[in-house]
Amino acid sequence: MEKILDIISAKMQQAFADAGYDASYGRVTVSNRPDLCQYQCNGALAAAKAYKCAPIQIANAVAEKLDAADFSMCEAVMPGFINLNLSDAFLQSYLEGMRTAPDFGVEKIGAGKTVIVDYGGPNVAKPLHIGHLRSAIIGESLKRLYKFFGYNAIGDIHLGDWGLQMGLIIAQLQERQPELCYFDENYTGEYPAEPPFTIGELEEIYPAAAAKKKEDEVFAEKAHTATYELQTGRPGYRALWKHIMNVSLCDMRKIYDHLDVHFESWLGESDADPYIPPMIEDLKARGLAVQSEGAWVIPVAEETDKKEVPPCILVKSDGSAIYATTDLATMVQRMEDFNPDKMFYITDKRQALHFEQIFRAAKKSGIVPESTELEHLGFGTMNGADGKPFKTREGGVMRLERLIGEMTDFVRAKVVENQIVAEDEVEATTQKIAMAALKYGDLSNQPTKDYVFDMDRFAAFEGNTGPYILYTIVRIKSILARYGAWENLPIQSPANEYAKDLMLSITKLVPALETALRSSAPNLICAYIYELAGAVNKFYHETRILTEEDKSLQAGYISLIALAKNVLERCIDLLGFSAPEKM
RNA sequence: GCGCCAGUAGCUCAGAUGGAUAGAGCAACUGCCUUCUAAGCAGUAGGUCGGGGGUUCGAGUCCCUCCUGGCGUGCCA
Repeated sequence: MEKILDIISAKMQQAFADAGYDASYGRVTVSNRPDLCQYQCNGALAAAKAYKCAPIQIANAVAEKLDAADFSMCEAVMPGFINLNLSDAFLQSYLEGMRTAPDFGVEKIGAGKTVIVDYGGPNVAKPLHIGHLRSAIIGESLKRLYKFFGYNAIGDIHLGDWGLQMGLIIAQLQERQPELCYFDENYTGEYPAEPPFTIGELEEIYPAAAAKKKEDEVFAEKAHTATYELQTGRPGYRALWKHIMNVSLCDMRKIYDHLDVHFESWLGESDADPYIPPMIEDLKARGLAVQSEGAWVIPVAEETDKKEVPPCILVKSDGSAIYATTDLATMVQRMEDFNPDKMFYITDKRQALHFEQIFRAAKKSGIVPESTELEHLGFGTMNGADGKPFKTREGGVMRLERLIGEMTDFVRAKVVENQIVAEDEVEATTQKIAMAALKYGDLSNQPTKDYVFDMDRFAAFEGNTGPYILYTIVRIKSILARYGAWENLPIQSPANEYAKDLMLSITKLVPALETALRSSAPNLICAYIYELAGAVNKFYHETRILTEEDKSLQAGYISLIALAKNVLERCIDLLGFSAPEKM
């Protein structure tokens, strides 16, 4: 479906041309003065300079050329704005088009294109903590948005399962249980099927090892050696690694499921391992990789750089692979498997330089062709109410499970207190509201900025919150359930000002989603549905629907709120949560 | 040192290609539930958009400079 702004802009551009001015001045925007008009064109102001005359003169001339039948109002006002209102008939037919078209008439601009969304990025053997929350939530939302626009979007969790951290765990295990067969180089039997540790033990081992590495050089050396040996295929270490993976992933899947975050692909750094040797060999052969300070690197500095860009390190001095190596090899793998049009990485913004480096290396080496876009969305830190990185009251890192648990407890108390849902529905309702509070609280902020996560504020959910959106949807659902069959009622001409405002809000859906996609900003979806929910609640407040005696008028109300509900539900699905029937 | 990002109401945040009177929510105060869920709606109050220059008919938005904070800056991820 053609967008309203495009339709009006075309008319406006024609009017500019008819009046003897360049058509390009005829761009129309949504009004920033809704009290005056719905749409506006500021082109006359810009044109005034080029044509050396008063802007109002141009505005008047253009307004005269516009076909008054298309608008309920079109006028030129000082100093040279052209203000427009849509006619009711236009609004009605446009919304009816949205109602009947698949996905509200959105143009599937991603049809036939593949995008790989790399998000999540948890490290194996480390508990998920709040640092993983943003990547999961933002990544899931953007992936869903890509799918909505028709892209073949593949979410890849990209596990951290191959770096020094694995060597640290192996080294630490060896210190504790040197008698295990995994450490015996002469062992030739089958390795046990049962892991030699529990998830609880595993989670405790890594921090202990990381701390030890800092103060114990001998241990650090052992960890580096273990990393190297794991990567070069030492059987005992590979067997141990599999145990670590199994135990850790089992736990990890539970939490991502709970968050309603789903990955199409559960590959990790280790899966790129087979691609590393040929890639390095090729890069060396072509002279792209050079030796520097004992390591093999790809220089990626460019003359236009304002800062010093260090080379991309391919092989460390000790011969093992590093982050950049596996990331590049993963690109090789993805090009082979999917030949994607885009690879999109969602990580902490502190990794910005790393991605700049590997993107340059990938393009320079031809690992990724020019036609494949590479984008890194670096999100900001989640801070506590004190403005510093979020911690537990005890000062430790907050585990994701605990964060979700605390939010859920808070919401459950509210649900029980309100007594609107039956006892056996309390839990399911609580889960939905808690997810909405958590995700909307995060996604309503610009992803690139740091933000303050204030549990009390999010859980209070008054005002601009996820639960407010859910509540709005639930109110509509309640009416629709009492009304009966509503699915095929056509949209009618706006019955009052509140209906008209609501209709105007609905027309802004597709532009809002397109901007969100283009700028990788789910917060724009939040801003949109907050406005839409406000319009719904005003309409709801001012209009008695179920008691309306004029059945035809009532049917119009119903079809309008039903469309609003469908839009809202579709949007929250893009944000990664859903609404209950009651709350 | 150099680089990147940020600074908007007491607090948390919006402000697309420069446009008309800088917007919400929370907190404060005031109204509205015998009528579709008050997790709602309506209203009051709260601002030299970090400071200072500049470009422009017009700057929160663009340029310069300074201040403050965060982050990054070759073998962690």
